[in-house]
Amino acid sequence: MSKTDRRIGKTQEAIKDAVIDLMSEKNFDDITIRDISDRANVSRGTIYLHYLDKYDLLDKLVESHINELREICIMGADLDYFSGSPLWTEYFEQNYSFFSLMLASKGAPYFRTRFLDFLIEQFKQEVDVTKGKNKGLTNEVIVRFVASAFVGVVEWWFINDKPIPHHVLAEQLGLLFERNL
Amino acid sequence: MSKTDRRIGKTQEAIKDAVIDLMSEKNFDDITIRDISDRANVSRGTIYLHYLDKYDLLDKLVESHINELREICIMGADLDYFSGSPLWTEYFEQNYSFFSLMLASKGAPYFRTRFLDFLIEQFKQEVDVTKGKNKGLTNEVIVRFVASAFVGVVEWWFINDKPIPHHVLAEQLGLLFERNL
DNA sequence: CAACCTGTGTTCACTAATAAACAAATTGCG
DNA sequence: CGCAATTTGTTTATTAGTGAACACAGGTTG
Repeated sequence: MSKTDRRIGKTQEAIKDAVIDLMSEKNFDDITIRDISDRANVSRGTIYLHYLDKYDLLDKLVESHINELREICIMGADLDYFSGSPLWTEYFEQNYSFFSLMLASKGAPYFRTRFLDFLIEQFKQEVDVTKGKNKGLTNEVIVRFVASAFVGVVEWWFINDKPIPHHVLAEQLGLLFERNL
Repeated sequence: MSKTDRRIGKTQEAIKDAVIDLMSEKNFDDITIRDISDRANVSRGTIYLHYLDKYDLLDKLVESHINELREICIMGADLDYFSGSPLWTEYFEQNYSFFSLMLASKGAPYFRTRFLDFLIEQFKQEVDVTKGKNKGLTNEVIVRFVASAFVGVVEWWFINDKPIPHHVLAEQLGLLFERNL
């Protein structure tokens, strides 16, 4: 685990922040590399040191958040749903601008699918259809059911601009998971 | 006027912000170079690329703001006091954390003197004791009078946490300048 | 007293970021 | 349409930032 040069982190952070910032102003396709480099206060060439093009940049941006969520899953692997849910909702809270942009705006259906796929991948390991409340159900049905429900609730939370505190959201999600998994 | 490498601006900005940030938490003498480099997210050695030591850093920080104010004086040279004052108060507003720290806290008498000296230097050129309302007065007296008054009002504004909007402050200062210069 | 820790200031080899130039592709306007 | 302007992606030499090591100066503790 070689510690990476702090310059890399700083410029990538600046670039990603710039993209999120710009996406709240105009359509992703209308954003130029120059827009991004200007906003990030970074040389245009520097962007190409890290990304192939702006689509690769968006990909990696999404990817990095999915990976963070995956980390959270690992951290909370042996917690129950009530203890684990706040980890999620805290992360949503901390990265509000990103998720809000990706879920609450009509322009980015791409992320929704990506997010749903990730959730399905996670839940697949959790569900047991051989015993308990879900005995007899099809694994794919219950997984899809819970994952879709989760995305729906999270979307609602962002679209309505955090109508309840994240820990309350976590609590209620914990209850619903308990009931269905 | 060769445009400087943007890296220089970014790291200097980060370092200066870090110092201001830290000074609001503890005494300047208790701040270490490592504190600064950590807070600024910069290598410790990088600080020495720009500054001799932390005292030089504080000096240059103060100096840079005085120079900005000097620029503002030049810009507003042919404006009357009512048009020129907002330039000042806007700058105060924009750099609130710095001036508030330097004027509103007891710990930094150094800047007050520096600021007063600068104002005296500026006003000295403006005052005319050969004619008008100040005919017969001693140049040094009227200059000192107005400069001290200005510092006092600005201190009041910061100590009391911006009790009036900056443009209202500007308006009233304009009136007082008009009356005395 | 010695051993220890912390901060300072400097050096060094290495790496990432920079600005500028470039040809090629794309866009947009008259 | 055709021409101009802009954007893209790449390359280049140069520069700033990096982290690690170092000797040295206090200060603290046992």
